[in-house]
Amino acid sequence: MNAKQQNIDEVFTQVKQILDDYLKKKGLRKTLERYTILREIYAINDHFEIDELYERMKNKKYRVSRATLYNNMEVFVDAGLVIKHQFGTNSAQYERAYNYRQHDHLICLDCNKVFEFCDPRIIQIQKTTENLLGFNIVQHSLQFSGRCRTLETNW
Amino acid sequence: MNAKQQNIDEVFTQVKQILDDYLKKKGLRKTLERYTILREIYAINDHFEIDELYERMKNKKYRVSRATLYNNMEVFVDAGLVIKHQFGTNSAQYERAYNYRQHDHLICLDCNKVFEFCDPRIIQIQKTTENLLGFNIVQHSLQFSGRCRTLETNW
DNA sequence: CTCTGTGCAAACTGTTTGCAGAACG
DNA sequence: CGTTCTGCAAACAGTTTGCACAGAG
Repeated sequence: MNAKQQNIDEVFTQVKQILDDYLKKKGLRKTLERYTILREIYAINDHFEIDELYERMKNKKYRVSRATLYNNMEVFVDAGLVIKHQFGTNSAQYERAYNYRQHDHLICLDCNKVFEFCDPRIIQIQKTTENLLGFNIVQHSLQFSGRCRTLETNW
Repeated sequence: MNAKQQNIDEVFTQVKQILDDYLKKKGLRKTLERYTILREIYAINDHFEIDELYERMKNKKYRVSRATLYNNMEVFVDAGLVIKHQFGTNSAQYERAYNYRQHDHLICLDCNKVFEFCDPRIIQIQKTTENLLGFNIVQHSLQFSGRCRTLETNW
């Protein structure tokens, strides 16, 4: 087992623990599917759509239905283990949330590419808002859209 | 004519000018529909979905098809006159962009209500990102999701 | 006159739902 | 054992597309 695989396993152990606690607290069942799906998600290093996850799992001969994926994404999001994004496209994009680089997104209106960036000041805004409005904030989602410099002459 | 109506007309004159410039620059045509739709949008003081806009216009006996609405929303967004949001729901939400209060959104995971807040620091983050990544940023979208204090005991 | 924009309806695509059987507690 | 979770397929909802005609340039 190489170092990378070991790290994945370590993270997954922690993530599994969080899921267990969450399921217990909510009175939900520990099903094999939930763990299998979560493990698969934590092996993906990027944003993904439900259909990509479905194909990935189908290729590995896991028998999971789309409905189950949709169901459980909701569970994972609520447990704080997965972040759900709605970029410009029609399908939702997900990414793992635990022990993952904090970052936000920058989408090019011309080429639709998604870039990532990180600015710690967003956390300060979050804290201020929490206090100001008496909200318990679980997640933030910041997107900038614009044009990367390649096609600039058009505009 | 009251003061409120006068203000709507004033704003619309400016907005119309921006659209005209944009259409000219892009070689698009000035159609009656584009102006009618834009005027209707600028009479709405809130977020709205395509279908709401469609119903509003139908009630006023304007004959507009959904396809035309979808087509032109894209034009307006690109012209910077309308902002498109994708909150948790499946349908996109729009709001007018010109001469409108700068604000962002806070969505409650329990009751799905959308609150607004404003923090000027977001603009600083935007500028930094623009410089850092060499991007020409047209629009930002910041959302916090969490729980308003009512149902706090559940979690 | 040409060609973009429009209305309409059908097609498409992502997501949700209903149901019968599997399996967690 | 009772009840939740799953897989499957059908239903649904928002959006896009194809086509014939209207109308801007």
